[in-house]
Amino acid sequence: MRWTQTYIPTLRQKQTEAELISHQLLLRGGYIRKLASGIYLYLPLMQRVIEKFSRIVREEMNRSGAIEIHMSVLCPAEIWQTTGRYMSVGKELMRMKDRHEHEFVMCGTHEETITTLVRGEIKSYRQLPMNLYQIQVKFRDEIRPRFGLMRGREFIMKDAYTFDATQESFDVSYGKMLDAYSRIFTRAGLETVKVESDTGAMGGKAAHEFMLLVETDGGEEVIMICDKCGYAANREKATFRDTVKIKADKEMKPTEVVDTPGAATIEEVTAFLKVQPYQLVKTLLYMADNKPAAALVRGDRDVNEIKLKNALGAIELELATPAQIEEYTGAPVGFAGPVGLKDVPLIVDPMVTNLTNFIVGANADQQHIINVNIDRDFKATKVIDISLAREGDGCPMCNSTLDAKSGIEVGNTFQLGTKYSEALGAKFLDAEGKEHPIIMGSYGIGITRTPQAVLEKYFDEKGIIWPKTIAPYLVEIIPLSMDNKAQVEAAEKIYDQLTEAGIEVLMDDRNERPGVKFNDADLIGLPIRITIGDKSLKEGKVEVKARSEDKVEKIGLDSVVPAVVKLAERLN
RNA sequence: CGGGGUGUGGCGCAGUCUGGCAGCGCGCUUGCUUUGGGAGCAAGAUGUCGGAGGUUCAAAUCCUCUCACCCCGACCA
Repeated sequence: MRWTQTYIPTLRQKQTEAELISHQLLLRGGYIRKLASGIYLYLPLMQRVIEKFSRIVREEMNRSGAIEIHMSVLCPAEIWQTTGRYMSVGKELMRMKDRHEHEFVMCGTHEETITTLVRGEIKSYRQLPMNLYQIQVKFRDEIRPRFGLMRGREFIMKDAYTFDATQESFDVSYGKMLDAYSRIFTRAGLETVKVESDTGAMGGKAAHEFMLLVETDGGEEVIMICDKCGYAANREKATFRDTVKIKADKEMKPTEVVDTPGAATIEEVTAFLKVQPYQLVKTLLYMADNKPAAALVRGDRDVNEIKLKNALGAIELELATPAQIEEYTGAPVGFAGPVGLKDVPLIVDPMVTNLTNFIVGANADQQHIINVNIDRDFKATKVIDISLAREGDGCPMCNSTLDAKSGIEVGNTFQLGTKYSEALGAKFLDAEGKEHPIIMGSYGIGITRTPQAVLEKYFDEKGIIWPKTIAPYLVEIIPLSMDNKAQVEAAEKIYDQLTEAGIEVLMDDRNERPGVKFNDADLIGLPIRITIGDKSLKEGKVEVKARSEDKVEKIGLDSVVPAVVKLAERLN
């Protein structure tokens, strides 16, 4: 391809709308343009990157036995109402009506659609297992789109769905997808970590995410990782081993209400009463689906709201407002406690149950209660892990400690169980003629977000450095002067040779100064650059250079193809 | 939805407080020169100052309403 024949609108200046380096590079490199908040247009270079990555995904999905189909973007709302997600997904589900006033949703994921597709056709265990996938546009009306393609509202996703008759069969299908995912990300030049994750609105039994660990600001999630045993989990999901040594008193002391003037926060109370944070129990009031609930964690810990939400079975969860706190506890913020709190369920973290004679808010202004003991002074509605893991906590699987790392999610896998098949009646007959719901799994890969995630890793101060597998072209040819006949002829010749050898080439045939071409070449980041200028051409040579290296090799005009092939082999 | 901010030529911005010719840099067009890391000179073109309404002799500037976008939070791949 020739630069003047395609459309690569590079920008010199930084774009204020982009915070992340990867987003900035895509805009400046002429890969994408924004149409509206969270909605992007893919320009020719981006289109090629998407095509490259999609091809890798297709090849590996096909290799694992999955079959490609294509489903609709729209789906009758009725099906989403049947599975309950019409309610549970909330406002991010884009809803609309057609001219007949029939309600539709724009799919952000296709469990409902595919289960509907399959339920009529799959009747026998003999037709299973099956794995269907598509690469398609998704729409999620995110509250706050940001980071370019990383959190757009419209994006492209590969989504696969497995159907199995038995749990054993499902485990095999799930394992195949995990393997395919590892191969896909490796081929795209990414080292990913597989972590345990929360299932969220997707439902089902268990889930994993494939995370790219990054050092830039691009991380959107925190991953807890154990170096020793390999335990890795999204922070939302992570469990941990408590390493604080608690001295338990032998006897329960009588409770006592004490005045704590001006001491509402943990810091203020511990300073005032001269105690350690872990001798306190925090009582946080939440509103779960508009009903109050109290979360009790040890004073030195924070609440993991995802764990709490799951413990409560709630769809919406948010901290109570100061007014609501006064309404339910009778005291201002900072003095809530479990003792005497009426009509509010108490969700208690197990770490609280190990404490004796601890301190809680008194549900009265400027007062706390000391020497409180669970079961004697209040009863837990439910004891369940609701603490947020943090760096330095003990690994739940071994005796080491957890590290916190920043990551970008590029893929996910969900063990759906029979949630969708039961709701929509996708059932099969086993060998004995008994009817069962199909066991399902669902597997996503962000087709547009992954290449941007790649850029959080592959760049330098001048621009992008694509891994060769997803670069829009492998080679960029730069004739330094378009007015120089010898240079142009040499460039055309090399262009033809490379093209004939099946190598993808972009030739910068613009009538621009060398500096402009070099800078744009560095910005758009093709792996190999061939410079054609008088200096080398006098010796019958051109200059071949990898974007990722400083070294320049002078190559004879007729040896360019093998030199490029050889260089490409060495590159990432 | 809550908090903060921004809308001025294709891009980046100044001008707004204190109303008085709509500007700067880059880019763009033409010509000449130049050509190994974002050229020089000369001549040009380009704006409903986000939109609507109001105040005023006069509004980018003041007032009211409204729309879009960005950042922080909640949500989320």
